[in-house]
Amino acid sequence: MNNLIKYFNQFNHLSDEAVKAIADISKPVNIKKNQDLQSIGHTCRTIYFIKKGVARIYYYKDDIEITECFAFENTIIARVESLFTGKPSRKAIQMIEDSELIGINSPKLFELYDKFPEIERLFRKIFESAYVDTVNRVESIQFHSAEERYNALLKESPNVLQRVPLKYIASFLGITQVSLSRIRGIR
Amino acid sequence: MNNLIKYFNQFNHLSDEAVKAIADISKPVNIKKNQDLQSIGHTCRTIYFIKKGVARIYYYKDDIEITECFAFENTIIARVESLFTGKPSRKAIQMIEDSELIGINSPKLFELYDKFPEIERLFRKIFESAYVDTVNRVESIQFHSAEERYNALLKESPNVLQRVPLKYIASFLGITQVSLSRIRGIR
DNA sequence: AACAAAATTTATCATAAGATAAATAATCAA
DNA sequence: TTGATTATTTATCTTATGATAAATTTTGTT
Repeated sequence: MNNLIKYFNQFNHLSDEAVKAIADISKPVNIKKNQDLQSIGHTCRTIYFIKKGVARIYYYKDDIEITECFAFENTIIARVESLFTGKPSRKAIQMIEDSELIGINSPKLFELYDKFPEIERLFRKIFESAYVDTVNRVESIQFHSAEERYNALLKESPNVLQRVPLKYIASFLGITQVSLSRIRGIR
Repeated sequence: MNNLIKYFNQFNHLSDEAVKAIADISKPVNIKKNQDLQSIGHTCRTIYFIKKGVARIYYYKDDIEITECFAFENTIIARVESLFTGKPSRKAIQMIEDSELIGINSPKLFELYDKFPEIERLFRKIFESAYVDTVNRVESIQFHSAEERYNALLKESPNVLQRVPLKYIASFLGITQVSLSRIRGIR
């Protein structure tokens, strides 16, 4: 739980009791490379913290698989459009490497919000931050070329190429694998 | 304040004291058509509820003005990437029509969170919902054609064409005004 | 109403990315 | 290690959208 607490403290310091309460509704999850952590059609009831490994969220658009995002060590991942609405998700979470995670039961977490306003505040801040990232992502997709987005991704996650197949990177960037290959070929 | 309270109640019911506390840090704002409500370079310290009128958030990319989003009556609008980070915003909010708003002082609002967990919860839910909308927007921009996005906008906001100039709609859709005109011309 | 300014459309040409197919390279499993 | 599978690149042709310019329509102001 150590890194998880460190992660939490970046957003909001928690009392020992609050940490204990979260620990009580959390459990370790280990997943093999290329396995789905959560599947399409399933309602998100777990927020995962990645201790080790790389995750991606993906879905299908017209039978084509699209990668929505990646998540690396020491961050959390969840399909928020299901987590916050309670609706089944059209998306899945897959681990790209053998991974170790901590799963936090979200219905129980949301119950803790009543007793621990500091926990509610923590997750408010975590998701506000993720919201800001997503607002910035809209701008990036809409007004930067595929090549600019590729270079920005490399800058932001220099090891993404070592850890993530190009076909996933391509759809994350909003282009086909062939186009990505072309962009990469230029230099 | 009536419609504002109705809006709040969609997310979280507030006690009378909480409503009063918010009222105490709110004030009416009237803005003429085409005037900026908040300007570029200014840190967002107000969350606005739109009683009457249409707002848009815009910014410049390479000297070209880009509309990030629109907001209509009975919703709130704020430049969240500044509101949540405290950094000056590269974006502005402009009212497209003569408008009446309620401005809620956000530093004071955030102070209320300590005394009124119900207010913190309210805004947590409001922004969680906005976050989900933005996640869906990413998908829409990335994997639907400009024409699909135009039709989706018309479906979602049927009166947008009556109230918003096409040049703003074009950059919101991520295309030039000329391209939008071409798309519209097809039918 | 009449003019000026702004918004929208139309036209032409250029370009980034898509679709498809095929070649090559890398990875995995027996 | 070898063959099979999967990932990546290369090539060709097509298409949606961009850039620019000009025409037309709408809006705003005196």
